[in-house]
Amino acid sequence: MMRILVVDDDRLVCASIKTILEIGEDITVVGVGHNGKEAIALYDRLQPDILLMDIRMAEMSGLEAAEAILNTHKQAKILFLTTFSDDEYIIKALKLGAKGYLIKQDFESILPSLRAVNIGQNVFGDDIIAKLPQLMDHRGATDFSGYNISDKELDIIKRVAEGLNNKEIAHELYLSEGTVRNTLTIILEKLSLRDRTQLAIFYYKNK
Amino acid sequence: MMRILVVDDDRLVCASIKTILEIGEDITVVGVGHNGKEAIALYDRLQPDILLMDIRMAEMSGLEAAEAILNTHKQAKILFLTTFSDDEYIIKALKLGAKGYLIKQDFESILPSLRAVNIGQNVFGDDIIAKLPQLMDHRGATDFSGYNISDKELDIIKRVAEGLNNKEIAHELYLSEGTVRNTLTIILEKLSLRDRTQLAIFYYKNK
DNA sequence: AGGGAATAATTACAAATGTCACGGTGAACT
DNA sequence: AGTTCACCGTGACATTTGTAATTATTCCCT
Repeated sequence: MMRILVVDDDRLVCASIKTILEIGEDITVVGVGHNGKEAIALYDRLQPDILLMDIRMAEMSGLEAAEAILNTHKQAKILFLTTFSDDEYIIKALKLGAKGYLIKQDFESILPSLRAVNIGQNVFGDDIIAKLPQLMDHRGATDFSGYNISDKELDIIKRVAEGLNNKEIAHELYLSEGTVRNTLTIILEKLSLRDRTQLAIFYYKNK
Repeated sequence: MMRILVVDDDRLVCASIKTILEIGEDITVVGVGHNGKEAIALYDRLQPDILLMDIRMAEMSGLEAAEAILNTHKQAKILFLTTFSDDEYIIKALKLGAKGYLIKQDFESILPSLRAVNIGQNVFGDDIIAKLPQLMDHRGATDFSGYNISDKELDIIKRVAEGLNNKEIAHELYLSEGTVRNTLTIILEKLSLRDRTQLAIFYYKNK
């Protein structure tokens, strides 16, 4: 028996989803919540197999709640429900470790998707798959947190990653070439790399 | 009733999959093939709801077959079966428009995944989702067509893109360091680049 | 057998790169 | 004022890198 927790702002949506879900005899909706905080509390208490949750909610968003829950329950299976596919949230949801992304209106797909998720798969709509390449491309700046990289150092890193040599970088940043070289040495030390080529590679791999 | 076409090199695998599938009363295996060519022919003739196909096959690979089929039947739902998740193929499969990627050994997940795909979802295992960001980075091997790059040159390019220096590359390829340098000069000339760092960047940007 | 053509090595040289130790700011703190 | 500290620059050095000219080797060709 699959135990599902449903969380959505809109009580009407909760009700209709509950109805749809319980068409499957192997499914029980063990709880219903209406914002992120409730989601966290209910998840802790009920330990459902799957959490079906809206992304946009007052009080606390689905993303925040998901993050909190996955912090405690690393294996949690969380499926997001949304009225439309919202680019910005999708990548975050994926990074967080969500198991999928469903469109509320698409009633038919909810049940089969849940079953697929239940046995360990991830489920995404066509629209999202189509957008994936762009989304991944669009990925934010390289993450240097944890390496203690200063702003100036970052300026240099970016230019190394553009293929500039030290003279060009010095000129662009109004520094002497020597300073650029020294700073680069510091950067390589901080990132445990050997040369500018490895730095450029690091830059493109970490995003 | 879902009509499935199964294509796999290994007859034993075909048989066991067929058995598993027909546990679901709403599923029929309408045909079985053993290589890419058969897949194309059978698909044309049977017009199944879903094509479940191995990626690696003698004669003609699953990828080639999928490409051909999707050319004619743009809406075709194709699911790849594989014994392990093979990075190189995954991105190609995604680009092609495959609906998912299943692990053969994971019997349980096959049936629910099929149903999810049938109603229009895409299904992927956890391992693949985890790798997605890198895969997108990595999408396809860098395209050097039009630049007239030889195999040996490509070997060197790949290693430059891994951050190796000339000595290391020479050692890995059983060449002298001088030869590596000379070849690198040729490569840079061909690609109109200035140094190895720009080459590494080029490598990661063009894919 | 002799004449390319392709591939690998060697050599030499100039330029870029990475590393270090050191000196000179100037701002901030007490 | 004195001190610390972060920042920029310089000079010197070893290494790596990129380029070019030249030679050796092999294979192919007719």
